Amino acid sequence: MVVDELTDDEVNRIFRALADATRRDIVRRSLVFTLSVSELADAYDMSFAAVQKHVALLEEAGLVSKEQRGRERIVRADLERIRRAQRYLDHFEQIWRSRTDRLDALLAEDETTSH
Amino acid sequence: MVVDELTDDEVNRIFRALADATRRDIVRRSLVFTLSVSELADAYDMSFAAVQKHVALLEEAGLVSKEQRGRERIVRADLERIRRAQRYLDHFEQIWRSRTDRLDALLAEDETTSH
DNA sequence: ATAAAGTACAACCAAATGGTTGTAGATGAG
DNA sequence: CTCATCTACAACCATTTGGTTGTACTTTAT
Repeated sequence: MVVDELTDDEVNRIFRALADATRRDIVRRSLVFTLSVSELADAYDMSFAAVQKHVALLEEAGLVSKEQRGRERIVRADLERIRRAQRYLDHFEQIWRSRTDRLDALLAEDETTSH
Repeated sequence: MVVDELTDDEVNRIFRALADATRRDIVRRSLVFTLSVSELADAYDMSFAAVQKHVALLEEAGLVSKEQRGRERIVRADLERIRRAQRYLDHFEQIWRSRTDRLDALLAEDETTSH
């Protein structure tokens, strides 16, 4: 059984990490290519340290992991974490459905009680 | 035809807005109930103005809209916007798939060329 | 053995966040 | 009309964010 519960804090970090275009691009690139932090950094018009910080944020959110290979750190995106975020959003859909279901039940009840 | 394109800035705002537990709770509540800003504010241990700001952020993200009713503003969650965010995340899945598809194609090519 | 490459990390800064209080404008109730 | 309610908005403050530069450590290359 897979425990599919994310704490509020984890959800915060995931969405926070996704709320930046550079970080989303880093995720995309590392989904497709095998890239080190400095190779990633080359793609953006900002300092290495800035990109490093973005990767760190993604890592704290669990959207990315780093693997040492020689003197490089290879960044790997974790697609499963993205799927989790997606499934988390299902939650809202379910809440909405259960609300309308209850309304439906209420209406149905009205009908039965009214005749 | 529905143009389903979100700008980087819109995506930023949507995920930023979702990256806070209070705001996610506001979305949940306003999905289920018909609530004014002050009714929402009663649910949280913070000032009215603070909740007002959260609602404003959600509104800027398009996750919520306000409708005037007398002196109250009724907050309504927009489920469609949440679905959009979900579909946006599909994007990553597709990128990953197309990457492995390309790898598969490469491997298939290798097989045909190797015998 | 050096030098260069890749990374980590600290210190710093401007801007944005998440909260507060206070004031003022609409609107509904008595 | 007057008062209470609901909201808007500004000013303020502490913390976080997103960037910078600089220094130091590890690993590879010459």
